[in-house]
Amino acid sequence: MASQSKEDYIKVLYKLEQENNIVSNNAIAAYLKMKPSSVSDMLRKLAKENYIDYTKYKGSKLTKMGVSTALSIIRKHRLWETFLVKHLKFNWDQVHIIAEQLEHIDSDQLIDKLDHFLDYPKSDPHGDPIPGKNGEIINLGHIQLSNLKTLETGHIAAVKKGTPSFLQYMDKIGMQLGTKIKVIDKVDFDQSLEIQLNNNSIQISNEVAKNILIKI
Amino acid sequence: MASQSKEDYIKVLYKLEQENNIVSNNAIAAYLKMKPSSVSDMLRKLAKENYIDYTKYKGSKLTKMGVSTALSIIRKHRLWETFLVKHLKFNWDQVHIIAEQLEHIDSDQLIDKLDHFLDYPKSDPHGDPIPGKNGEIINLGHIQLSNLKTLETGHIAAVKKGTPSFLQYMDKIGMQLGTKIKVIDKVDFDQSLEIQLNNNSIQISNEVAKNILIKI
DNA sequence: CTTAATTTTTAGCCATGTCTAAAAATTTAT
DNA sequence: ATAAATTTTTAGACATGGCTAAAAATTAAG
Repeated sequence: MASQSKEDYIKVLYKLEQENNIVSNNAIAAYLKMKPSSVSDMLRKLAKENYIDYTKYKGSKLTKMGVSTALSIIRKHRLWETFLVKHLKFNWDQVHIIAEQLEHIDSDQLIDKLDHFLDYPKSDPHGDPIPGKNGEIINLGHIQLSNLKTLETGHIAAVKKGTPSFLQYMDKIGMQLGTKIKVIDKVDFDQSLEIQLNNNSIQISNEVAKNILIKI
Repeated sequence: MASQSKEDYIKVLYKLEQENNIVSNNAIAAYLKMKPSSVSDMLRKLAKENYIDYTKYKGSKLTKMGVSTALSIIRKHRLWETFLVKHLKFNWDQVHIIAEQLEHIDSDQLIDKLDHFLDYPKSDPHGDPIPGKNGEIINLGHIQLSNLKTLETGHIAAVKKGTPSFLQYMDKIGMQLGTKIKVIDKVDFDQSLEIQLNNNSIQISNEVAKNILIKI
């Protein structure tokens, strides 16, 4: 088992690889709020333990083993978030920090039983898919709300970056997972949208629309 | 918040104080499987942070703050054990190790909500009392089975030292929390007992009888 | 294509929490 | 009451995972 600290790096590596096949030390440092020198040190260790392929001055990329480690951490994180919201009645904007601690608990049996208890959920409270035991990850076919055409409808399926403040904003304007949305108009000038939800018509910025994922 | 390591020391201090008002470094070292020198170092730190009163060469004792820290860790440990057995369907001999990890998760809100979810349990799967939010601990009036008189009856209420192997032994002979027991005979020679449970009569050693706590 | 800016690495320091080996204090036994 | 045994402390080492400051490599700009 990798240390808590190493698990944090592996998780960030996975996240940043989604956007940028090869990940720079600087990006990791910024994300983890650490100094690049610390990142440099740690990457050398992760490379030695075969979690990443690392070329000095070039960047790093998770190995097969690194990816499967990352997926197992993400699986734990999302299962715990599901437990916290569904059973302990946390709001969806409160669970991330707690799940960041719980995800490091080391017991396969615990996760198996938690998964069973939760009845094998496929996605977490923010709509993100929960990787399976063997790392299988289901593509849920989500598209950004900003990509819907005028008059198209869909349902809110997930949130791209579920920061507490964004989730609180969603609560305020009445957006939940599952809420039906229709695009009434798209404003050319700033790409903001007029949408219909819960029988109201509201305006949202393009910024917001890009962060909401829709299932048609 | 104290580090994980410090929390482990505080927990052991609390445990050993039950038997021995003032706790020797050696006892701690033996319990934690560490060297006395390491214990010595750590106790100096705990004393500086006011968790213990520590007199060199004499031993240590938790301060008020130390006791309340210990009780909060024990509370978390026992609530998690309850969750693991009641909801995740772990057997009672499997939960200790996992709870030792979970007890270090730091979130008061999490514990409040877990407590609520579990419906405010008063004791854990081994019959040990669960300290309240403010450290109140209920005396459940348990006595050792070995102290029952011949022909007295009672119900199994708790296990004194719930090691996995002892709990497995109890499972094997059909002892659970709540099981009714009648003392049929006490053998003078070795203080072993003949007891009736589940309509069988069986023999148990004094060693075993001392480890089972009864509610009359 | 050479200089400037940026990124990455190295070198050396620090805190935490463990260890071994040896010294010091305390307790037990004769 | 002294010697022997035991317990505790100290001193110094090491691994982990951070940091700062400065050097080296890479990338961007003129």
